[in-house]
Amino acid sequence: MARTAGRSPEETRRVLLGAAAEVFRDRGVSATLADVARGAGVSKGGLLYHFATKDDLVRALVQDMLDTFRADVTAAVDPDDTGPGRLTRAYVRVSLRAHDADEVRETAALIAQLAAIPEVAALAKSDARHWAATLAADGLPPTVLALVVSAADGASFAALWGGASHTLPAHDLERGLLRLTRDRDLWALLAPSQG
Amino acid sequence: MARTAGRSPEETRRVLLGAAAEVFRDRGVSATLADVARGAGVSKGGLLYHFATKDDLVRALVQDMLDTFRADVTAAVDPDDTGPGRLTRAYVRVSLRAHDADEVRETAALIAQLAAIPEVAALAKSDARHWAATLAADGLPPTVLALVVSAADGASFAALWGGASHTLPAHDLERGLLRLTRDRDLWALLAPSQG
DNA sequence: AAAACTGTACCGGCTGGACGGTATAGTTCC
DNA sequence: GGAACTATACCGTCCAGCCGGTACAGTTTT
Repeated sequence: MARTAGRSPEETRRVLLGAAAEVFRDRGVSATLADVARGAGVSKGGLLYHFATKDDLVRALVQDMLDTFRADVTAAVDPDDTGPGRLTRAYVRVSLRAHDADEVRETAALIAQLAAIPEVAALAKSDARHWAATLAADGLPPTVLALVVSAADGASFAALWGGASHTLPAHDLERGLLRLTRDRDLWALLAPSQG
Repeated sequence: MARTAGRSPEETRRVLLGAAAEVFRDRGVSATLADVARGAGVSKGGLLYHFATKDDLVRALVQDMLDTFRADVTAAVDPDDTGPGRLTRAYVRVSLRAHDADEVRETAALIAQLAAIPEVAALAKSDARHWAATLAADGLPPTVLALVVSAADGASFAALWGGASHTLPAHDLERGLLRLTRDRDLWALLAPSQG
């Protein structure tokens, strides 16, 4: 009974975060520390060794999810894609791909649940601001950008309560959004100056 | 100590739901029944007379919000608008108008928080399915519909953590979305058969 | 018409259990 | 030897739900 067979502290931390994500997603944030610990195959004491407080755990979890999403998007940027909107396209791809993979769905559900915790809300808000600034520099017209990003966000969130809320396959929606980021005829038709 | 001066039970129920919405929005679902009761100017016992259980209260609240949103959309349908997409346009208007008015924002925050409660998730899911079916019969091409509705949902949700996540004013986004529901040139450019 | 009764709408104190956190003693790996 | 745990016991707090009452509005009885 000690350091669980050859697992590094860093690994344990990650296992704990993973278990927290799963347990909180399934049973809500009100789930017990004991539950999380059990889910990770770690004792409650062990959990509290790594995260001194439940708030600590929650904060770390949210930060980790935010970071993971950002890293995913950065990694999803197509190196051959040099036109305006390349980051936005990566954002769309990750959002809708993850939507299928139940990945950002967890993030969404959790962040939403946790938005009530002021400190967590602050984290998310600062992250959102950062995204807004980054995406604004991506070369798309503001209307197009807002439309595409809102739709990507909305599609991710739909999974939260709808499952398959709209009957259109995510893949088709993704194609439509990507086309919106590329087709300048569409941009023109959406420009505010238009009728 | 009796029936609070001239207030009907129905009124009390509504006051309680209103207080629950406010308190849960501000302090999360983990807020106390006593807090909700205090917010409504009712004793905890009185609250529990109307809603036998905290889950009961939550369920009733979510259902009420869902119903309210649906009623708002129905009421927002423009009688002079007879073209395809008229319901979708009402949906967009309510979503983004409420987004300004912090109205659907509450709904979103709450439903999101409550999505972890299976029974509530079921309510929301069934509601989402109903919306999908209703909107599908609105006469818009599937891709356009999915894009517009996703964007409207996403914009509502953005308020959850971002506040003003994208710098575009909601009004401009609304105009873009409404144009998308009307302009057949845009439909053509977004049609799946296209490049 | 007044007394007796009944049901509804509430009040507010209480409690039992759950949960976060602490403490401590022991164990195993680096 | 110290970091990284396990296991267990315990404490204090907080809160949902229960319960015994109370006040009023009707309804029925006399």
